[in-house]
Amino acid sequence: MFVSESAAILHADLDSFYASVEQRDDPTLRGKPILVGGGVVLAASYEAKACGVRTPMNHRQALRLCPDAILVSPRMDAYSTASKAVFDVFHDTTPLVEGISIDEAFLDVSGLGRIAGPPSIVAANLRSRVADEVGLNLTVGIARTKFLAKVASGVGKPDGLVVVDPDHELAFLRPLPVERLWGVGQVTAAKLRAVGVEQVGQVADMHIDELIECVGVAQGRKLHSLAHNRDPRPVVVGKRRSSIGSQRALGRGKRSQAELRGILRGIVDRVAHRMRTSRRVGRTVVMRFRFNDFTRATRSHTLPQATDDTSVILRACDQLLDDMASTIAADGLTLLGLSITNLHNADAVQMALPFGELDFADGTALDSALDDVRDRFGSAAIGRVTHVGKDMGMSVPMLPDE
DNA sequence: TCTGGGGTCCTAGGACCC
DNA sequence: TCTGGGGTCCTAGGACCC
Repeated sequence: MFVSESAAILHADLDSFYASVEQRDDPTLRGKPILVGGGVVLAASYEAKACGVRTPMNHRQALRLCPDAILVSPRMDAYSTASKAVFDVFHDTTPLVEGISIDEAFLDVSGLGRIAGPPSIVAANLRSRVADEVGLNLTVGIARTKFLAKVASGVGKPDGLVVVDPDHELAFLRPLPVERLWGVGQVTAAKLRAVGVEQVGQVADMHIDELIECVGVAQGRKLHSLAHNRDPRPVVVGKRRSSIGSQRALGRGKRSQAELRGILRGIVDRVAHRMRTSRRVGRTVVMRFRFNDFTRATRSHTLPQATDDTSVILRACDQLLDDMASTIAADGLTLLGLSITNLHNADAVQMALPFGELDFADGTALDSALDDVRDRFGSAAIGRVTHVGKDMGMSVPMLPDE
């Protein structure tokens, strides 16, 4: 029997998520190769993957591999509804859920032993509930660490359940190709291959200095830990994203200055709207450019105040676009993107409004600023401290505790 | 084979502050 | 006048993930 005190993390992953939702909602698509996407494959059903279709492949290439494939336009609303339903089942299983993407999450079920049984039973119940209640296949990996749980679910796909026995973790890990390590993509894999390293076990056997020399400090330390199955990261609840963005591919045709402004306007509108609906404000505006030869560039500007105001963001973007004008004229633009980072909670700033905001000069310590506020307005005036930035000073929103 | 759209994290240099 | 170490923030680029 599984020791209930030992850590148990589940990695739950929906199989070919978008494609599975389409097959669920349209019985005529079941058992057939389907491709979800517009121009590029966002998701392929297992029948299509069997022909070698991968994401992100363009449609022409995918259809060459899989001539019978059915093309389906994405229905993002349906996917986000399905995702919510699945996450409801997760939250009903344990409060310790960390969402990673629309179709993936970690669940810490360490403490559930007495209530719900060992992790393998919890996972089996989870899978059957998602199948019954949402109509989708869920693959689950179980291990003591996040990393290993994720590797396990990868091995278990599709529609599987894989438990990594705590006594055989290294035996499970060592023969795997280095690409299974989190953060190893094409570039890093090539660097490792160049020194003759192809399996996780070989990474584990490298001296850490040798590894750092090969792939860099942060990456080297991380891979060293993972290869030895050291992954202390806990399941974190309530993470908020740290940037919000949108981008648009433009194709090869030449665009006039006015056309670009129009496209930019649409992107800014979309991003600002999403910021407002998720109650966030941001300070740093980052624009992304891609040129005809597929080289890329980014330009950013940090505003004095966090905002979700379309016109403020648009002004900053216009300036950045202007700065890029000669490069765009020379190299041709194929993608325009925007993301806003340095995000803060908009509610906290809004809470400040009824009483106004106080700005403190550089170098004022938080404690003395709070003392100042107490002196002037009484201790009930202090609601929440929102933004503390060294160069900005800080703003202390005030709202009486109710 | 001409490559979408949404993100995260790391690196490295320069400005600036104490 | 020259020198320094430690730290944060901003900017640009790059690798990686789903």
